Amino acid sequence: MTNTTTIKTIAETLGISISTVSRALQNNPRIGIKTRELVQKTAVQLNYLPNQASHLLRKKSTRIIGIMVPTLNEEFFCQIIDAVEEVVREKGYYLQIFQSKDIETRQLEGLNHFKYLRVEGVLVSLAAETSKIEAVSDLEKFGIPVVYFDRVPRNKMVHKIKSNVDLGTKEAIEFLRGKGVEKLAFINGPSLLDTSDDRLNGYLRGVMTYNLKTSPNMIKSTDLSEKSVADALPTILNEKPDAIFTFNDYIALYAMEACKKKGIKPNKDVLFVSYGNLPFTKYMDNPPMASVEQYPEKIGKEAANIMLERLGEKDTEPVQILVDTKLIIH
Amino acid sequence: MTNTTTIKTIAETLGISISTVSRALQNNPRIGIKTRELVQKTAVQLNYLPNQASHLLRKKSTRIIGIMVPTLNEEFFCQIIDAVEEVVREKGYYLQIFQSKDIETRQLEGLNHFKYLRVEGVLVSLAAETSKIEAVSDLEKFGIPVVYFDRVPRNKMVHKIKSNVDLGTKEAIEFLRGKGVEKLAFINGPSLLDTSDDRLNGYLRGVMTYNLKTSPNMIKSTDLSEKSVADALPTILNEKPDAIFTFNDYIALYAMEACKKKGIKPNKDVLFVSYGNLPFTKYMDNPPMASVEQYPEKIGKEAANIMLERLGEKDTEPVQILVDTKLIIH
DNA sequence: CTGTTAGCGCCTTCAT
DNA sequence: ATGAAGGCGCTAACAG
Repeated sequence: MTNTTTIKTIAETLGISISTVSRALQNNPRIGIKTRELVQKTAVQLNYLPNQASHLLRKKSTRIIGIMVPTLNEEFFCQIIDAVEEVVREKGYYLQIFQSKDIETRQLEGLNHFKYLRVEGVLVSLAAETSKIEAVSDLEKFGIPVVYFDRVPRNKMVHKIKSNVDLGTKEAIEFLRGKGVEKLAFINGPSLLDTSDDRLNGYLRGVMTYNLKTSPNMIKSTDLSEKSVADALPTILNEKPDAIFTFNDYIALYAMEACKKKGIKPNKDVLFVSYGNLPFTKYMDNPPMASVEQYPEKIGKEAANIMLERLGEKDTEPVQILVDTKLIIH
Repeated sequence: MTNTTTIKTIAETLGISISTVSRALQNNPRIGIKTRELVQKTAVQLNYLPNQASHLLRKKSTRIIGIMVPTLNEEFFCQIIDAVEEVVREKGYYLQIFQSKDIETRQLEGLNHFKYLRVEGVLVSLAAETSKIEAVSDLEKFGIPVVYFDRVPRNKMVHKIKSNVDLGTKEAIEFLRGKGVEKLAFINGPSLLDTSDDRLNGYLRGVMTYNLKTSPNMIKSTDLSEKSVADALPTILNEKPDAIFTFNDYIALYAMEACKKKGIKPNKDVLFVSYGNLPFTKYMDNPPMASVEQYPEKIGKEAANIMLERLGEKDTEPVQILVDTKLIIH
């Protein structure tokens, strides 16, 4: 480090004590206005940079919140990050972003880094692969509050925010029914995800309510990759469904692509409906016919607010917040 | 903070000195294997967490690299981040990500935060709004090496990596010519951006080389927003161009959308070609006809390598690296 | 093999 | 209004 200006440097060049410098830098009124200004001017001249390490060592607060997302390559998570940042920056917090890439070891590494950095709280959307949720909840043992969002753990009394997909799912199935759909397939995400459960349950409920036809071969789990979707598709198409409901827009696009390759026209031979309503689908000529909007900004905002609350108070009761969804027809 | 275990706590509960604990924790061979294991076991039991502040105060190295991007909502930058992370994590560095949202004050705030965090280096893709590049280059005064990527400053002897769009641009224009295009319009990014210059120069060169028709009304700058594109379009369309070349895929999509609203069929009445070749265009039925691939992973990798190099040596000569581009026909 | 000691840069009583 | 001194948690000589 070329720069080694400390308050001591300033004190020496000015021939005053370091405590005076320290106070002057903090605009402490007990310091004469002249010395105060002199000190501050000198600080700038010498490229003085407060040392967060020593500062932290005394004051304990880093004002950093860690946020763990599966990936930055999905607009959904970027929008959540934006919303969270918006809320916390007002309170003077910064975000440390980490992507798990859905790999448990990476997630763990990130959490350790968060601990080491002494982040004051952690927002987590679990890696699809997560087997031991304890690795995450352990943060609480270190006094670091954890708030889960979107990919939240099942059956756990923790603070979590996720979509209430029920309404959107219902609307989606009604929409399809209106289009004359009788046989409805479903391509889901990994069965480890709580959000996969929610979607599947809604799907099954809708199928029963409206007496739609389905079969085990029409319900497939995937790991969200394009390949796993392409692999699952033939079995589904064999059953000749009228429509396919998918875990998210990406899955729908993958499936639609695979259909095209087989000479099957998406949204004509087979209708598509999905979750997510990603912004770029707006610019597509043939996007999924409709998509369940999850309002990521709202999820991010809620998550951030709960985190700020937890940062303030000691023991807040675990809250589970559900953000309503709505079908958007394209 | 619930957790207040320090090496001192461990030392006291074990009745040994803190330096023994410190060494044991570092796997120092000078400590007996038995005490070493005992210490480590106790550390886990007490939820000991090394304090990075005090550690940093002594060791000086944070192993954090700051990366400033305009936005996370563009896949292009996410891909660069991924590549950078890939390279630096191997050397034990972590990334502190910050988005400027193309706002200069936010960019400045982020840089200050980087400084305060004592990041060891900063990778920057400038905010479109940037007027005073000094605010960025000043980091060097603090001994923090800066490497620019993609949105790099003009006329500056600094370390920078950007696309060499010339080849791709040439190919794009040849492609359009092959389609019978004679009149070619151009929707550019903000004129402050170096990358806008490059594109414009390539366009003008191509227009001259192949004797295409253009006019001032067919060349428009935008601030990359959908609105500014929509605003620029009528003037351009008035000139009845055969094709429109755009700064990036987003701009093309915005323009195509605006065309549709006017009853003009994109890629039929007016052809579109752009830069970026964003992954999701693959799933569109009617994307820009072709797009200049910029290989963001390569840009990220190069940027990361230069940063690592600068982190190692003292004074490296400013290097300007150009990453080749290539037209991808959709 | 283990303990003692002196800081890293800063803030903060307690004096003056 | 200013200075002196102690300590935050940890590491690294320097002693045993």
